[in-house]
Amino acid sequence: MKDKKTIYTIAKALELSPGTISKVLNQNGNVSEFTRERVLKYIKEVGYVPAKSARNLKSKRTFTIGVVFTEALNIGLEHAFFSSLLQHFKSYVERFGYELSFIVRRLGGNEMSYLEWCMNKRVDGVYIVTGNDQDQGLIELIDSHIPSVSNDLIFEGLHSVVSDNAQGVYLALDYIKNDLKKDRVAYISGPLKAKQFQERYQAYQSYIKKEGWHQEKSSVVFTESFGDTSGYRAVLEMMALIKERPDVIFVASDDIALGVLKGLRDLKINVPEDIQIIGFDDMPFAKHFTPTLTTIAQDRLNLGEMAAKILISKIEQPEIKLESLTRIPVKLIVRESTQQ
Amino acid sequence: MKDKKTIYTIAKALELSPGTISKVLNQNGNVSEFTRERVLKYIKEVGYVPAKSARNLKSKRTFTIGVVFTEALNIGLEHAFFSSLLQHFKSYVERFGYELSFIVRRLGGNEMSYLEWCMNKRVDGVYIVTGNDQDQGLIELIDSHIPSVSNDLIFEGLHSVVSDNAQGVYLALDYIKNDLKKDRVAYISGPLKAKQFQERYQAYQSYIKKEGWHQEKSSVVFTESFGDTSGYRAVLEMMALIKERPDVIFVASDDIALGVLKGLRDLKINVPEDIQIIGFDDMPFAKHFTPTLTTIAQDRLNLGEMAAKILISKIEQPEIKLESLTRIPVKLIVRESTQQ
DNA sequence: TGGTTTTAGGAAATCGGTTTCCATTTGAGG
DNA sequence: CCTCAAATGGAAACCGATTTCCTAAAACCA
Repeated sequence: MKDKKTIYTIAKALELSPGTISKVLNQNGNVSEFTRERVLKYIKEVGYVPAKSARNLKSKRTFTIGVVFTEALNIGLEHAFFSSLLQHFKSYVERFGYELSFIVRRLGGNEMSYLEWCMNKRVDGVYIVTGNDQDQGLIELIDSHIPSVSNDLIFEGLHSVVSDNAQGVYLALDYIKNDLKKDRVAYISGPLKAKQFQERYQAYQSYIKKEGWHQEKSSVVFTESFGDTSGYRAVLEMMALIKERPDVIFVASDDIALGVLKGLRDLKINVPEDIQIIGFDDMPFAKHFTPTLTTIAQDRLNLGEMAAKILISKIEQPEIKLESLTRIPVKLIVRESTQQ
Repeated sequence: MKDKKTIYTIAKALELSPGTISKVLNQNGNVSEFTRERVLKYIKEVGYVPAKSARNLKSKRTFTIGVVFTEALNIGLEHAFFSSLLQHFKSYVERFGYELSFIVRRLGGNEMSYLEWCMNKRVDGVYIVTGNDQDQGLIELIDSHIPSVSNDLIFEGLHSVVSDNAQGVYLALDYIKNDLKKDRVAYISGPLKAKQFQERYQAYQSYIKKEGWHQEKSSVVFTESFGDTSGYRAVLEMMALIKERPDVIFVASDDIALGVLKGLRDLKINVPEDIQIIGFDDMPFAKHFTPTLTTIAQDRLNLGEMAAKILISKIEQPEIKLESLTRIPVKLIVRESTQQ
């Protein structure tokens, strides 16, 4: 009844040794079916629950995965894309008995590095979903002996699972060419400091060149930042400077595309009648835009689960070597913004 | 250099006792300034980090707060409102040295109750942000000796921090009456099994009665569920059955309002020209709707932080008794959907 | 039936800190 | 110079599991 329930209490009550109780709990060791049942029954009866910290201490396994989460952008859990990855990752690892724990740098008074935190908690592995690859502490963590995986960073020595950005760009441009039958295309890119925008931009450039599509200077604009506000500014800038209005604007992320749509609305340019828009990411809200947004869908489920699978493999079978970069295919989702 | 760094290693190297090292680490006990510095310096040098599990074991404090997160709706982290609360809660408790840990019920093979999980992890407290108050396991948890707080459930014996829903409804209706100068109002409610929809609906009813506003039967419609799809259906149903088209529709949540807007668009009813719309919650995307949505804003920052503050107080000063229900004021945000 | 291999379960060390109690040293006061 | 109190730091028990090694009993096999 009262709180004093440990493996010793149980042992004493049943006239067994603590070790035996432990063996029952861990379903290993040699315990007769008879005592097994007896112990299990008694444990349930008195509502005993083992203390994880004791187990952790001795076994040096915590079944916990540390999460480095997009602190940089300071949007944390509120960013739908990352939250979604995290959710899928979480569900997957839970099936294997792992829990998630957010890495925190300034806990109470004292500041600690990612690595220190991980050593302190003795996490079994680390999942990185941050938007930022400039972080020195991150490099230290990745270089440590702790298994890690990322869903957005691409680094020497880090296992990454990322979308096939180039494929996405090709899908979009093929669609513009073959289905929309247009070739006056403009491109609004996010800041190139982010890897995914680099890859998309590169793919865009190489496609344009291959097709020999004409591009005047203002047909490509880079936003300063990631949100819809920068998209708004970017499209105003583009439309102010560009000589020949494009048929289609390809926007490197839905977040930014949101601002682009708003900008065009303010300019009284109709989508899709005057200009068609294609985004990238398929954020949950992309299907609620007005008009709903044609976009390249990232497979968030697969991204998250594959990352989880890889991390668990690294933890439990470190001897198996894996490819350090896994690409997840993307899909074109056609909606109103390209349906004239 | 090598991994074997414990309090004993440190002690030996400095010819001190483990106890002394511990005292330095915990900045309590009597240690001379001289040895303090010496220990700290050495620790930094060799990169020693204490093992949390050992500390947890002995001190029976984990500085961890368990989070019961909206498993019921199965949207988890992807739901912007809850994610946002969680984010604010998290930031607050981190300032006091606490971490968050998601309560998980089926870890690996075995299923466990909320309470068992909490006992297993020895969490210091529990934060409840779920949409579901029917959960038997939750009641068991709340009735336990573990300090808890919730941001949406209202329960005997549970400390809750929730928005002042009635105030929100009055704000909206006052605005309709005094500023929009309308009185043909319709109401679309979420399912009454959710507490917040109950409160909003009650407030609505009492206001309508007090003002003597006419309400035909179809002026109030209940959705089946929480999302935009149910809003879409609800507004089609309403417009099909209602005799006198309302001037304003007050929708009990932005999620649902999103579907309402879409429904009206499909019916070729213009917002705000033909009908004006007011939502509730101020979800992040409410300002991206077309038209942008007038709504009652819940103060998510305050909700999350107040919950955090209360929980920490319960953990650290259990002798202080607190009010079991804290209401957080809401605000009216006027946007395009009510600007004719 | 004697010898051997399993099997069941116990004893005790261990994980790495925390904390209480104690002994020694230092300092203050008279 | 002596007494008493405060400041330092050590010894050791403890938190609650896990795990290795070991013994005794049971099962197996000719």
